[in-house]
Amino acid sequence: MRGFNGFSYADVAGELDITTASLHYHYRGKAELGKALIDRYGERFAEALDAIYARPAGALPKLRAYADLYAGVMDEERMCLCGMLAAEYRTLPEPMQDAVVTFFDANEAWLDRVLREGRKRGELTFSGSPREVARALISALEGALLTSRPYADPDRFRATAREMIKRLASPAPRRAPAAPRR
Amino acid sequence: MRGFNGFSYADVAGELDITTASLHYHYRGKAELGKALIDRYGERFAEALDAIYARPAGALPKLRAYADLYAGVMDEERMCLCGMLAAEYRTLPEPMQDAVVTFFDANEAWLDRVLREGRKRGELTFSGSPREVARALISALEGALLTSRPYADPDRFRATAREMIKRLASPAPRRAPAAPRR
DNA sequence: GTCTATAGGCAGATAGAC
DNA sequence: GTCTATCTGCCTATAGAC
Repeated sequence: MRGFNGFSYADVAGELDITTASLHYHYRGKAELGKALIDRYGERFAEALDAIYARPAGALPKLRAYADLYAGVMDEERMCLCGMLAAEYRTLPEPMQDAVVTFFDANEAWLDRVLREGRKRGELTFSGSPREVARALISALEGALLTSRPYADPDRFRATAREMIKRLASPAPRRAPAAPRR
Repeated sequence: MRGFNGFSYADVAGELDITTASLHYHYRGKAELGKALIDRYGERFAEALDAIYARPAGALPKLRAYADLYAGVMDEERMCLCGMLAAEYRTLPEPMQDAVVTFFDANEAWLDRVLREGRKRGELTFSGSPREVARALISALEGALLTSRPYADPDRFRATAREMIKRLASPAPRRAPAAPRR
């Protein structure tokens, strides 16, 4: 993927072995085509999130599975579509901007739920609001995808992601936030 | 900033109130212009890092100052130049790709040093290698810039960054990794 | 150093035949 | 639905006068 400003109608048409005129029959313009691509991406991602949530597993395995989703994206396309589009957000037509925001909001809501439930059950320990932690986690994973892009090594992303999740939602090694003893 | 594919020679020339032909006198082509922009950005960033390192402060304040650098970038341009270019890395001419990598490597090296020294002096506590943590920190901050782009609120970035640094390099609240007592 | 003029290419988009 | 042909506009880049 090359971003909205980095791909052309001809690129997509060529991939489908049709002409740009034919592509125009299906999508009025580039903005509409772009929005459709985001929506499809968002739907697939949402399905994957549902599948993870349905598993009979704890919060921490779910978070790890969430990170693995990103790793899978990286293997296939080397970057999350919406992460890339966020970079050129200001140049996007409005319908595409809205679709990008929708994607991030959905991720945040899903993580918020997992984090909230995980803390309630005592599986996770973190200070601050679940929403803040959810945003931090999304930021960290998107950022890890972004910064590992220039480096061919996929392990670079995996190592960073592992580092993140360990710190963001580590199972409580201790109980009470008692006063430090020396 | 709109990225490499999102700005034109005419944009830059217009900003300088000259013509594109004049701009060509100074920079042979768009690739050379782009590389010069990255280099200038990298130099300024490096100067800021030197200034932070020279301060008579501990590792943690230095890390906070590092995060503030990103916050400053966000206020001015809403995105780190190299973070944005990393998203469209594959479409960049080679000299620009190299310049982007140089930027990230320099950041990593600086953080690695601060983290290493901070741990040695007992100011920071983290498991794993300083290099891994450095990468995680860069990822987190770049990602926070990226994902807060669609949301006008600058506090969104600040809150996420604070959340990160608290977790990434928190001063040890306790000493020994003793067995959990119940 | 900066300009006007212009080349040459590729972009997104449309008309109309099949 | 897909095609050919074509339009218009913007892009990077160059030539050559001042």
